[in-house]
Amino acid sequence: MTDSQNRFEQLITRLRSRYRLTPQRVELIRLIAASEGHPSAHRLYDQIKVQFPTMSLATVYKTLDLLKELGEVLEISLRDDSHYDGNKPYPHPHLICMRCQQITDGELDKAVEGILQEVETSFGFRVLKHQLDFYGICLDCQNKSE
Amino acid sequence: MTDSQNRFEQLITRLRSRYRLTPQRVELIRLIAASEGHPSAHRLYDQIKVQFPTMSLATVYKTLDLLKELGEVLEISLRDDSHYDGNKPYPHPHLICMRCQQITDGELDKAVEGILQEVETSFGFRVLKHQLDFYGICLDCQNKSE
DNA sequence: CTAACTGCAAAAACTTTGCACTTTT
DNA sequence: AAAAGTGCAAAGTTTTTGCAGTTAG
Repeated sequence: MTDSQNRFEQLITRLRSRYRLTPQRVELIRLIAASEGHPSAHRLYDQIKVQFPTMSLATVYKTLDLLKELGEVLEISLRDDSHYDGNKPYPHPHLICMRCQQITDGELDKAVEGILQEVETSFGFRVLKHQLDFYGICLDCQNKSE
Repeated sequence: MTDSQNRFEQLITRLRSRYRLTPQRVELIRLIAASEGHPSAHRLYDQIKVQFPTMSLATVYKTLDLLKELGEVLEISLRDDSHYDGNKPYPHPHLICMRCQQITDGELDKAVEGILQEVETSFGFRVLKHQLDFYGICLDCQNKSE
């Protein structure tokens, strides 16, 4: 069983007890568990419409709100819109390619831990969450432009 | 002469040659040079309206766009709106208090330098800019709630 | 004087809300 | 059957755009 299938089952299980599993909801969960990237609400909407042509953006937002409240989805607020991560629903750095727009995770646990520590000790600031975004050109796009 | 006056003079000097110094523009520059915090477009608008009741939000945005293009203002895109820093117009970390909403600068040059280095070497990602936001409770608010 | 800027109104884009209808359980 | 969810339309926000009128240099 793939990671994405595992995550899907996990999310379904966690919702089942308290919330209704409508087909639209299940499909959104499937997509966000399967997504490697970090889709926007509109992207999810477009994808769900393939199977459920009546799907509305409002429902996408409502479902994402639910998943956010449950702590199962991380919202990444960017300048123009938000993107969502259903696999790592806790703050972590993102590398955002300004050419291909792809958003990838930055695995920088040690460095992030260190900087969080420093914010707490140097400023006495109690950090509850963070958003660390690095904008630039990803390796693929660098190679393509050669 | 205070820092804020210096910055004001600096901005005025840099604009003078190529752009027109309208009273509205001068007042926005004065405010953004004087501001300790990181005002939003709407906050600047409200402040400028005290002296220039006809000021429009459109003009605020146009002037901020100009200053951004010139590299004299840093835009900090948050979930609900953008805030602007006219004193340190280059990327740097921000501590955002979730109680009093104040945004302060995080002086973390060493740590930021290190993490940028790691993004470049570990992922081959060429960083062009970044936005590092830490959300939590500032020292003042922690003390108040005791 | 004229190129640049202002300010109004309209529009664009994202997100939220209200409510009647439908569906899950 | 009842509670919960969907989907439409309307509205709320922030930001952008177009254009006629005004003004700095």
